[in-house]
Amino acid sequence: MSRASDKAYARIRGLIASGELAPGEQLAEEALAQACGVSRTPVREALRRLEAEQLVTRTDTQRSFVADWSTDEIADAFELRALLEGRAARRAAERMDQSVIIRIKAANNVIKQSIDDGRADITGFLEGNRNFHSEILAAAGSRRLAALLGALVEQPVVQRTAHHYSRDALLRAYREHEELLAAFERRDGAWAESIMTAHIFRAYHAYLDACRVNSDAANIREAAE
Amino acid sequence: MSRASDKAYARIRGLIASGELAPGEQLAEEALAQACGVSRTPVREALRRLEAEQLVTRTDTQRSFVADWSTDEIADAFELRALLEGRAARRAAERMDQSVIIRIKAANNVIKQSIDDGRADITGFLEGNRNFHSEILAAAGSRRLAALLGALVEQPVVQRTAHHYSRDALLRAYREHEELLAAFERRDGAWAESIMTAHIFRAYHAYLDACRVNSDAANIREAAE
DNA sequence: AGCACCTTTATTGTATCCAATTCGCACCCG
DNA sequence: CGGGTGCGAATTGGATACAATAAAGGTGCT
Repeated sequence: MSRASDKAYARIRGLIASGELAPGEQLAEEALAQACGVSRTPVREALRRLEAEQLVTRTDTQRSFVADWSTDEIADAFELRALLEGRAARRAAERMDQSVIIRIKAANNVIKQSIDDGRADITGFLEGNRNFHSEILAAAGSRRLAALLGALVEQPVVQRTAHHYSRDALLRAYREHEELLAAFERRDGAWAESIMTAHIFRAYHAYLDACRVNSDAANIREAAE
Repeated sequence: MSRASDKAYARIRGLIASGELAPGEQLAEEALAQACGVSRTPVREALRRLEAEQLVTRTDTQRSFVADWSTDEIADAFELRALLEGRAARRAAERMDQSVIIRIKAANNVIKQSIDDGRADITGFLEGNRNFHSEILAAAGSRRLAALLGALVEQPVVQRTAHHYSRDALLRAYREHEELLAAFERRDGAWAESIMTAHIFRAYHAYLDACRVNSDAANIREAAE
């Protein structure tokens, strides 16, 4: 990541994910260039990449803004992710060998430990989760599918609410991963696909729950003022 | 398309589609800039877009080459397209209104005329086909889905062999489109999805047939020399 | 002759400059 | 008072210059 354009990409993406750049906010190239410590050229390249991922939108007059995801669009993204990750799981089940299963198991064990470690370690959970899913995607052996899913996972909106997930929701995710492993060990593509699809839909509803808790908390804070 | 980067994108894409830039060939920015009559800056932008569509690949040292699609990757692209266009058809069926159906019908009539017009008018067919599918995609009402499919359709390899499609294959496509319209009129999403999925798979095999004819012809020419 | 290393050349990455658009705002006219 | 109009400021697009990096080729050594 020594290239300036990668630096700009990572930084801008981080600012969006953390919420420092709020949805709807304008992204002026010059200002971002200064924030990233590079010139406008790599910033422009980074913006185009983010635009392709739909984290940034552009008006008809070429101005860039932080994308503002409606609830519909979030539902949409989850639906597509369920479809594509389901397909990935099916393909993976049909072609994976034992060594992949071992690595996936390891990733899931990391998740288990993160949940057990006293106060739930969300960061550890997210990392284990990311590994778990990307191992499966790699095992699916389709560059194309990987490219499509890349733009779909790690939506900043979702990442931000992850910290409000209940311990119960995390545990359920872990158990569903175990189910998936069972399907993988039997090399049962159809089974794996259906578990994965359900897994993503459940994640969607866990996200909705976390949003509800989040906005309730905001309302209480508001009322206290 | 007055912007130079769009011009560069269209031109390079055209060169790849027509085969003037052969798979595996290196794409030097300076040379492309001259060929397009613009500077390197817009060429770079165009290359990144083409790279996102996987029409261009880059080595680990940042050199760009015309992507060389293996038969596996082509099969892969069709499979994903079948999955996603199927989903698009389902969504479209569930939400389209009468005006959309009328436009889709019009597109299919263009296809019919192209087939009937004496010697099959492939260009007209392709244009009608493109309209037909993009109307459905628009009716599906998912920006996300549209973005994913955008990178999947109009693969140059496939376009190039389109001229070898048999009249029979074109006619079958037309009839399948009529079937789709029936499903749309009944607002039957599941039906529409299954027809569309099958339609894409059939298109895949029509492509394979066209390839076979093509390579046979090449073999005959070779033998004659 | 084969191989390693260094020099040269080609290619890409970044910064900066200028031109072309677009936006915001004050002003004017109805 | 509302809406258009024009001007200045801000912002983006494109070209060019320069720096960094990778490929290619040649030279000398073993």
